[in-house]
Amino acid sequence: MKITSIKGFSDILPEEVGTWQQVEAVARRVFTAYNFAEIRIPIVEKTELFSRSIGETTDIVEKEMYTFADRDSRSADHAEGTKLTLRPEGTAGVVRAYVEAEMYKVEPARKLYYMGPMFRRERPQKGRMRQFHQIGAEALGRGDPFIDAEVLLLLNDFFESLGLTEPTLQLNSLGDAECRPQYREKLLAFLKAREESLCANCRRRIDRNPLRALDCKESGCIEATKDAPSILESLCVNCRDHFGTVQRLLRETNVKYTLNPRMVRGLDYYCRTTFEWTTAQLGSQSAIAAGGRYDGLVEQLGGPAIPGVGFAMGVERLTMLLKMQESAANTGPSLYVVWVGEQARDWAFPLVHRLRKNNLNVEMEGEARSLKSQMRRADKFNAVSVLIVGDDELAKGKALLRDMTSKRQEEIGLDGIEAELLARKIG
RNA sequence: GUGAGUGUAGCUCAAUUGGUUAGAGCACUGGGUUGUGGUCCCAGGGGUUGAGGGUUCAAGUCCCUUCACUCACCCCA
Repeated sequence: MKITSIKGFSDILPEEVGTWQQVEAVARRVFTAYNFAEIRIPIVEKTELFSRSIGETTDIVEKEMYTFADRDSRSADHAEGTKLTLRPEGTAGVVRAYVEAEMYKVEPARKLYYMGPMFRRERPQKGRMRQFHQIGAEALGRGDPFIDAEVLLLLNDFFESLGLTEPTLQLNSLGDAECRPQYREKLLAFLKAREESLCANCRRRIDRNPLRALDCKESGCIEATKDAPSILESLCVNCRDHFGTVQRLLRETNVKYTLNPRMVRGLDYYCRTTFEWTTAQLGSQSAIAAGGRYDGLVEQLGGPAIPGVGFAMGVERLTMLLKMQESAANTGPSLYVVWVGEQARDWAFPLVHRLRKNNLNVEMEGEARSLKSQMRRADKFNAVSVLIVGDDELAKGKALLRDMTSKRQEEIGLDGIEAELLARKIG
């Protein structure tokens, strides 16, 4: 019985790793330009961190977390200890680290980014894995609308740098502690008046999180909430000013967006500006980046009252988009050394080693193959050039160097061949 | 968690109402007058038909069970 990987956990095979590295490299470059610094945090945290920050009634906390009991180190009988969870998202951990290291004491304003695996126990489908990867950023310590716009511009630059022009930005404001409760009451009253036409799911959570009903895809709920009060019309003065500035900055920098007052984020900690980049090309898992402002979160996790705004991107979804528009130009070895006869083989092996030590991508066969066979393989592996060495060449003191694209081939002296090959900067 | 669909060679797929030794293309390996790639020609290797059970003279094909994968709902990055 062969052992397989577990459901929803997949290998990223060498053929696709190039795309991943491209995404990561562009992300690092753009983050650095915006003065974000990388932070690396644990993959496992205490369960309480997530239940407190993400929200007890969210699907993530209610049924999607990988949670287990650690062993109690103080007792010898392996009694159950602290409950731990594989992180389902990155923001909670970053904020925890920010508070734990007391970063705010030196300077509250910190811009951080992270990348790595996250875990949610959902039914896998296209663009949705149980282990998936996010690249995210958090700007802590700033409540001004300019940082909201900065984060949105960063994302916009990132997509442009990757050559992704199709994804579109949806924008909303959820209000703050002053105006959201009022809106909530207004919406709740509206929903209660037509509760019987809502789906079971929405009725269940109408008191805990009435905003979700706006987001529901059930036709009954869509119909019932058609004339529901809009959050954007219920914002308090401060929130309206804040959101107005964010939009002005986007217009002035030519970032296209559409307002979506029904967009509700899945995590409880969001307030004010929220946003989501979606694509039509990935089926039903269409969000490739999403985030927003979370002004109460730092305090909620035991820190001082410090605002924050951030986002996360789904790397699997990004790489899927890239692969759809790319004709992968995979480059093979710079030099493929073809040998005929054992003498030539033993001469070539140390040469290959010395070239590799000089960072040249070089390949050669170990087993005897015909010249034709080796040439076929050099072609298959996409070698840029081929060095042919046989007993004849050894006797003459000259090898053949063939350029695989121009098909030109020339003799090259064996004396000082290593320096000669390196000087030519093959590949 | 719910629903639908699909499992035959590394990949994409064939195989008559159940009927000989399960085929093809691509890929792979070798060869095409002694040592030159992509095109072409020839040959070869590769399968417990996802797994287990049942019906039958006979199962890739019918029935049951099970597993895996896929997509959608849900949820979300």
